Amino acid sequence: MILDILKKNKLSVTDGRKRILELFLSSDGALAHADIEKNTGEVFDRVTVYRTLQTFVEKGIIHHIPTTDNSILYALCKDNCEAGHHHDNHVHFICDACSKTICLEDVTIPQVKLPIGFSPKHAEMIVSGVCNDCK
Amino acid sequence: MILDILKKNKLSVTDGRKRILELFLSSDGALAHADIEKNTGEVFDRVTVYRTLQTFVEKGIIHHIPTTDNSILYALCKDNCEAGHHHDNHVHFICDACSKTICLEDVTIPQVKLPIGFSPKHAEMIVSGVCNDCK
DNA sequence: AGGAAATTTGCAATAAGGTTGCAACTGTTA
DNA sequence: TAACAGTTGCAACCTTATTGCAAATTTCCT
Repeated sequence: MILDILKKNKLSVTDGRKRILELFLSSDGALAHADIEKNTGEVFDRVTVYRTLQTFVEKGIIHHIPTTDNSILYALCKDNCEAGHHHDNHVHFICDACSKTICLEDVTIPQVKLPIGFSPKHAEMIVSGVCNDCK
Repeated sequence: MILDILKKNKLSVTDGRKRILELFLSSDGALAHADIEKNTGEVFDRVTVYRTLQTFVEKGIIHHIPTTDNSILYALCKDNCEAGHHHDNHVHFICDACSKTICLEDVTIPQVKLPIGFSPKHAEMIVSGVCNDCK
């Protein structure tokens, strides 16, 4: 599984990449950069974490999720990952209780009618509230 | 106008606050923290800018806009401002050409149907593409 | 208007977050 | 397994953000 993803994207299989991918695969939500560093920082250098995440984003293995504060969230979304390319047209949910961020893969972002002169190309949507675990 | 806003929010009227509010009022889009600092940095201390923006957010004069990178965008939205309280339920548009961020006050965020167990409380939506100036 | 109280500002120091160059090391390929 | 390409760790550095405190400004009250 992990090897498949790396190989499919023509990336060398290294301990760091395996570890970080594993982290994403075993997590049910999005991960903040800080989380990832916390979980790998004792084994890998800060710089390696930065570069690994950057590589994964470039290859389309993970993607950014917009946030209101200045933190960066990354998520690996199962279907995109399987397909090897990104759709990224699903809604993200942030739970106010457990503060996890979850990809709602089945909820697609609705189209909106923009004022005249605006042409849309991409849309992001973040809904916050209470998730099904905390309910 | 500027004084009204400050007084309505029970804030002392200081040069820094006037200047930054003026910046927002005269700008047609959202401002990044860096923009604001660039436009006031020679007159006011960095720290003052941080604290002023923080105060404005707390008072509901300006609000954050989510971004995918780790920059922070602030916007003052006219209707909210006039009303003295935030609705914040409008779509934000980022132009790929001029990279301005614009509040589309007339475009409200549509409701989406979430999976069972999720209860929504707030939603954000960012659409990117080409704006009416660049078209 | 004048002065006390409260708030705000600037400075300095510090912390946190992110980037770069380079040498050493690991993974890949034939 | 040797050679090459790609990756990592280190150190240094830069940018961005936060805190405490004294000085300055604003507000409020008479």
